Amino acid sequence: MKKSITIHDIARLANVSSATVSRVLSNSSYPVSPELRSKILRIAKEQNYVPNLLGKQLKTKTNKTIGVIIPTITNAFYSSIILGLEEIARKNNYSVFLCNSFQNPELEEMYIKTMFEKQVRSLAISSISRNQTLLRNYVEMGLNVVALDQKIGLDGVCQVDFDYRKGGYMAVRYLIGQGHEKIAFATTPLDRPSRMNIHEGYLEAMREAGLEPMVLESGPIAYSASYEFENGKLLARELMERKEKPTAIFACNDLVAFGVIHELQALRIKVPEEVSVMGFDGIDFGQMINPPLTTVLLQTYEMGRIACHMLLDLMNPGKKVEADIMLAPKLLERESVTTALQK
Amino acid sequence: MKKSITIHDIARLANVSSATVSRVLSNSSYPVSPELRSKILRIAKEQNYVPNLLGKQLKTKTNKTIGVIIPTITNAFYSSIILGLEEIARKNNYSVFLCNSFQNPELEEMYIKTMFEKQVRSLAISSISRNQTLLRNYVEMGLNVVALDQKIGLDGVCQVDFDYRKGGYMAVRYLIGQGHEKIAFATTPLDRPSRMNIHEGYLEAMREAGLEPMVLESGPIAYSASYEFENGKLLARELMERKEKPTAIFACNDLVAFGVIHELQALRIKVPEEVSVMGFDGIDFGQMINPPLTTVLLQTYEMGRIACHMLLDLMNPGKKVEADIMLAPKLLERESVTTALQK
DNA sequence: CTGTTAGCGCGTTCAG
DNA sequence: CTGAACGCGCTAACAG
Repeated sequence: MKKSITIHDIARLANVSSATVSRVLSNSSYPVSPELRSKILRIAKEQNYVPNLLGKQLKTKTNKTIGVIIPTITNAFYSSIILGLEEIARKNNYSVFLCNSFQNPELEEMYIKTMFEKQVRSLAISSISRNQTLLRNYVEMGLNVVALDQKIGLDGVCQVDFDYRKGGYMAVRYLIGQGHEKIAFATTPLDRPSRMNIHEGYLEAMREAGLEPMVLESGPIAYSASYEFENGKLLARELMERKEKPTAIFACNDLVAFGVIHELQALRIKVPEEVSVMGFDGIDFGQMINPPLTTVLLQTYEMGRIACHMLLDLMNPGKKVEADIMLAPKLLERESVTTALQK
Repeated sequence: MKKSITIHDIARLANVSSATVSRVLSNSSYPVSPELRSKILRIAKEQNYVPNLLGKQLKTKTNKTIGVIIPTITNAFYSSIILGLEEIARKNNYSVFLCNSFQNPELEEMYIKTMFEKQVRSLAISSISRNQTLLRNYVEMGLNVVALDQKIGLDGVCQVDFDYRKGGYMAVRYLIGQGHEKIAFATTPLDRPSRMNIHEGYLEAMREAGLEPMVLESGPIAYSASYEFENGKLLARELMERKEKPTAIFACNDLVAFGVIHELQALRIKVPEEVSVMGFDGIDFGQMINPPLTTVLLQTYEMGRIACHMLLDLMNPGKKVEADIMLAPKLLERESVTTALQK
């Protein structure tokens, strides 16, 4: 690494001590005469001075970066959260240190470790690991944590979550309102809290209406980019092969819904005229397919903003922080759902 | 920030000097007796020692993080590049410091500055700024730069690029091979090198075949998530209102193609039976729409890997680095293009 | 093999 | 208002 000029170089050039330079260049409240101040600023500019934040951080023990760990940025759900988080971070002069865990607990652990070593003391995480003790250790050592899109039952760990149960409930109520009775829930494995809660909401709404639940859960598949989509296709095919066919299919997320629609169309079944399809998440692509996807919108960007604010508050010892925020989903009416055919 | 234990604490507990502790804990090749070594390791573990990389970096003047600046991770094109880059970085014990510039030159500049202050000395960037002097300054101060998906005419700056001209040429050749003659090129503003090169390839193929070019360029619009999609719709409508209608529309990227298809279907024009549509980029979503999008595939993940390798080589003074790599595009045949109707 | 010393670049006492 | 001196956590050079 090329050597760059330091406050000492500037001090020498300005015939002052490095302390004075430090006071000027770091905007200290400490009084410095206007002449010296402007002289130092001029020389710093001339010399293209770039402060070394490592030295500063080492001294002040403050690190203005926020760590983020998510499964993968290729998922629009997560990348949108990050954009929101980054916006707030930037406005507060914080940087974002982003890591993709690829659903791999070991990678996740490795990244947390690296962050901590780099003195990052705040982390927003959508964890895949079930190992709470690991995170607990770091929290005890001073790590501020906000859990994204999940509950982590740890003291001092905040969380921003979506009300998945309510979202599932809303979706089914809407379908019922459109006259549907044979409403299937097509889902990838019910092993994550989010999907389990949507499932509960589905069951509740069905039970309330006195309807028979129709749940189809896919088996686990190796993780890949088009995993959800492929599963949606399989689920749709299987559902349409039943003797009791659904008139509406509620998918556990938009990607699965895309797969469902794709398969239905391949089977020459019209969406929504013959079968309505409802998604979940509200990613941008939903509006680009044909028909545009009716879905439940999760305000991910907002979640990112909130998570960042929480983290900022957490680092501010005086402030009280809301420890647990639940975001309400919204129904996004587009064109993949229509009223049920009257038999 | 809570104070954490340092090598001095461990040195005290083990009755040795901090130098010895450093030698053990940082895996120095320096010889240390096995007894002391194990004793130190044991105490470090007991005390939950976490090294402070800031101190280390300050001393060794090495920073194992790679900066990345791209317009936005919500664009699958970029997020895929990043995944590839991160893979290689991780395998070499480097971290990735990711920033979204949102097509905003000031943000971009701010991020470069921050990175440099944090002593990051390698940067992969898909720049939006036309201000070369800025980047040149940093390069002179020791920043290693790899340009992503664009040419930057600066000494010492490497680049990985796609052969857009060839991609455009291939796409049109393919359409011509399917019997199309009225082939439109629908594009967002021709202000970026990538689009300009696709455009050139288009023109070249048309000229070669003795066909009349039919280029429609959209006006600039404020940046938003669905900017490309909306433009695709507008472009398609405008093209289909002409007296001389195209039988195939070649879009400058997949998102625009989605908009084109969407609008055509809204106009009750069958794709591909009446009008074929060809995309560019090969993002995953292309397979999820109906009909699946025929497009030109850009191997973004690979680009990320290559960029990271370049950066790594750049930091290795001994190594010769390939300064300019051009990745060849591939035609991805799906179902949105078919043979032209014979009149 | 081990310890002592001297910084890396910066901010912060404490005297003047 | 200014400067000398010290230390943040770590490693490298040198001495033993």
